[in-house]
Amino acid sequence: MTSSFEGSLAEAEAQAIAERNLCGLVSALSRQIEGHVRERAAALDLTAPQATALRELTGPLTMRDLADRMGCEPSNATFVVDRLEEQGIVERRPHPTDRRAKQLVLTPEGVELRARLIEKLTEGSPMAGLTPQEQTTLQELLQRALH
Amino acid sequence: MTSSFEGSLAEAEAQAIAERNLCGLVSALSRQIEGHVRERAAALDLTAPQATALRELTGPLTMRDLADRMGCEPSNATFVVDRLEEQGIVERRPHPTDRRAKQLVLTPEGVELRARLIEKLTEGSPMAGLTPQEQTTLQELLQRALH
DNA sequence: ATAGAACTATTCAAGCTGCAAATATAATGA
DNA sequence: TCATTATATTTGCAGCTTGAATAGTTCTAT
Repeated sequence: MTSSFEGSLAEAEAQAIAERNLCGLVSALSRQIEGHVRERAAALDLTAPQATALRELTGPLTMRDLADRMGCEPSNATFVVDRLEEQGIVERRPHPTDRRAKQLVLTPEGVELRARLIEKLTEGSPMAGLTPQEQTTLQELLQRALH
Repeated sequence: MTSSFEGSLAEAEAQAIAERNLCGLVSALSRQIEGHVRERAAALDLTAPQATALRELTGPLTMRDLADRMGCEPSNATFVVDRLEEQGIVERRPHPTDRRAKQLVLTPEGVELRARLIEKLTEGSPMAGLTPQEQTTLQELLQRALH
């Protein structure tokens, strides 16, 4: 015999398992995406975080802007930009109106490297298995799940 | 005037942006999930990876099994289990049939801590904003996107 | 039986990440 | 104005992660 307490407990447990499956899938897919970036970036002698930063460097950005786009802490952006700057890919300039901030600008080498990176990242996407319709659905669901 | 080189570059850029939206959403959601785990685990003096490992330690596992479940390299599992063992949460025992392998077993403290962890992780899930129907759809899409 | 291939776990080096503290600058309000 | 508060960046620290190298063990095909 099953009490209503046990019934709802089993229900909650099943719900928890479903939840974990879903979170686990998101994490697994995220790892797969990062693996894809890592692989493509390695061909250009970049690490995955460096490639992510370079990808986001469309126009002049502050460190904070870059951190926001990368989804990481500003201190982390400092670390990654240090490496990119050592490689002559990006330059830290004083911000024209805010003396606290830096303005990140790609060097000519950086512009050229970024073009090659975008090309590499575009070919053979991790989402290739989904139709455009499915991609749209997935995008909507993910956006709703995000806060 | 626009050269064909610049034209295809802009095309690749547009394609990359669409891709990034989807991949970026997956990554952002994954970070949100990890943040949720980190927050709940901190209340039990555990880091997020330690909590993930403890969550997966249902029955006796080998290091390899745990690494697979955590979605990380075995060397990483070694690192995390070292910490859990130092805290008296898990024990490494010789595997009964394979002398290469270790058998991970929770201590009584580990069993108790794991129960509290599961409880904390279950309440207030990151996926709360989605209906069960939507969760099912999302799960199917994620599984299709994985490999 | 045994040599070679494959597997398990570990160590190490290098790099990534978040958090807290410190510094410098900007914005706000009495 | 001037004190307070908020923001931008950096530094130090502790912990995480991967990939290569290593040692011991098991498997497999002779």
